[in-house]
Amino acid sequence: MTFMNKHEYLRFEIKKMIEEESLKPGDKLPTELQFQEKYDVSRHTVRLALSNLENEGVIYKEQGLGSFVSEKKLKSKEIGVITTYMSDYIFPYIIRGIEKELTEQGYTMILTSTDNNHDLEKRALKMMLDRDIDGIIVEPTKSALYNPNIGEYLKLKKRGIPTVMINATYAELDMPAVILDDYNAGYMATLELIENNHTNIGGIFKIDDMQGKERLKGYMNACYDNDVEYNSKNILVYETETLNELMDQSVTKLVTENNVTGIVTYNDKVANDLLEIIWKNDLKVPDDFSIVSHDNSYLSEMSSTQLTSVDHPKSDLGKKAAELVLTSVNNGNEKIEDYVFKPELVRRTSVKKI
Amino acid sequence: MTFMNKHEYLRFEIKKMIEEESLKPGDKLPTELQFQEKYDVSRHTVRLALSNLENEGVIYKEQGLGSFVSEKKLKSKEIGVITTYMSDYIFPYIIRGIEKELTEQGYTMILTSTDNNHDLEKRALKMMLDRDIDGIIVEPTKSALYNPNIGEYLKLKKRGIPTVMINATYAELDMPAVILDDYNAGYMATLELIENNHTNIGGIFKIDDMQGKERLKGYMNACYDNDVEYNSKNILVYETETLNELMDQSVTKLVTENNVTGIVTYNDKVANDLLEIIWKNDLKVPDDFSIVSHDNSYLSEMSSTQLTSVDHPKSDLGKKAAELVLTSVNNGNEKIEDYVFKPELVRRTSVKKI
DNA sequence: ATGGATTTGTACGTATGTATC
DNA sequence: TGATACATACGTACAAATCCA
Repeated sequence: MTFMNKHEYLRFEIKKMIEEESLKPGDKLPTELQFQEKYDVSRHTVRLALSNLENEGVIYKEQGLGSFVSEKKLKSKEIGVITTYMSDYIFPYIIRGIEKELTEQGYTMILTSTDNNHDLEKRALKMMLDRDIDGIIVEPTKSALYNPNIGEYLKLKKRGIPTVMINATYAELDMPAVILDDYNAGYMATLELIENNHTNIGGIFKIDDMQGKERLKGYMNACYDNDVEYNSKNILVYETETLNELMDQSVTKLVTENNVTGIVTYNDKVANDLLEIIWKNDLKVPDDFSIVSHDNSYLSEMSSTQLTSVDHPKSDLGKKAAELVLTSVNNGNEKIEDYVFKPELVRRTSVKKI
Repeated sequence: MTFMNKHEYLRFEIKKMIEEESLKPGDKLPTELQFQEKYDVSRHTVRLALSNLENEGVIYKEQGLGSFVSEKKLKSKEIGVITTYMSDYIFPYIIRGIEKELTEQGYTMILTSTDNNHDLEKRALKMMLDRDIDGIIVEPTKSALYNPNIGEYLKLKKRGIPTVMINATYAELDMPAVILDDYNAGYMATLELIENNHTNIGGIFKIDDMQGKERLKGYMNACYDNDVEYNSKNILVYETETLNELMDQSVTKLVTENNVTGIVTYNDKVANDLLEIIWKNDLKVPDDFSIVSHDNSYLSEMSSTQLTSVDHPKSDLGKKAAELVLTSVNNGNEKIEDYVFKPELVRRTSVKKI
């Protein structure tokens, strides 16, 4: 333990004793002199360690009596939740999954969202750091891009606040995550078209988050593994801010000029936009185009063409994330392991065998 | 000042300087050496005084730079939000409206929902009372029924916590509310059918919340005012738990046996269920039935028959509720006035003139 | 009720390490 | 690189609170 100061080491040792319950609330700690002798440090050092523990609320001291372990301070018991969106699409279900689990375990949820905007993400993270939250669940904003808020995330880590990412992680941060296996989701979606004899397959993917990048990677590998050529002209990518213009221009072109018969979309929202454009050009699904989408949201059942879509665990994902955070909170901020949901394809009527 | 320790005296002096604003947030304090010389104490004493101030949060220190007066961090305040549902229908939009306004004004949102269940509502209210929330926005659970949690609501009132109800209020409680004028919404919906020459008009209403009761009242008065007979056989009512069985049985009967040509529904969800049943009986909208619904949710545009529906302010309602709570919080918990949104009809293709 | 032992609190001195500019 | 400022850590002495014989 050479990397630790003497007083930090001592503080660490004492905390360990308390956590391992060889010292229980109300118990008297060894005297300063005893610590001095046992750890071969000066009284000053012992006092510094104890004083820090007192400030943390772990112990209290009484002159003439000694130092004692504090009663377990009631935790404020709040978990922060930061998502990109709150009211749209599958997000309400994810949030509800989180909230239900938190409430059942007696925690409260502080919820805020970032609109997938880095400035708002910074504000959200600062807000969470200002409060003394016990844990946090974050859906990264634009997870595939460089994140200017790394500093705030590192502060969370430094403070030892149990953190779980959902849907994606930042490559440059080593944070536990609860995610869907998006690579295999994209692979599976593409394979569905290939197995229905489609050989000219387009794709529309979002590429400022990891989900989109992974799904795209799955798409590419599925093509490669099955000797389906992929033409870069048929792959359209967009970012949060450029979806609309992509839809207006490139997608119409993809539908009318290229010779694709199947299209894999990033999610059901894009798939529905795609449907509109296909219909506007007097074409039909699945007669003229087969579509496989992602997320299996309510949108996949809404339109007259019901979308074949790779399922997203939604509220189960939220529940799992909440479980992991709470386990860590309850067990002395122990390390959290990643959890990966396996993708499953839900077949509907948007794919035709050719 | 003989009654004070040296370090306490020094701490007192520094605090006084900050309170008198000769030292402002962000300002650099004199160095330890300067304090030592000015107050003729040892460095240890200076450090003790500063260390205590740091623990109080009054100052912070940076190695190599100096000590500084902290920014006044008023811990961001929290507003509790209790809704019946969280992930479905128009609720995400209401919640998002609330959250956006709260965040913009630097507040945090504690969110929980009741599933329209009194026990969960009690738990939610207790949770909010346990925390020291600064204000609360509540959507009443089963607002038309007697509420067993009146006690908790009265505690909120007694503590002077600014409270705003949304969507409905409890008759037995005098609480400010932000609502839609549901009576006129129901009236307006019914009038739309009457003006399209429908004379045999059915209705499906939820009656365990005030919205439903008011909309039903509007329906009745619209009929009365326009000399349209209303036949109690054509009015179907349900509660949270009985919707499904109502749909299975009575609604099929309403559609197939009675001679109604138009139907007013409590909301778009029921309207969509109704559409399913109509189609299952090989009937069509608006050819065989005209429907006017409430809430103008995404559901009213989703199905092939686009629903004429009375608009619900959704996120605007949430925003308004948040504004009112925050105004009260910021102005010493001053009394909050009700706010009533006027209903507006959004015409689509589910009504036919006969 | 008192004095001595124990334990923490206050206060001083000194030296060296480390971060910042 | 040196100067400055806080951090760590050793030492000593005495004060104040508590407990118990």
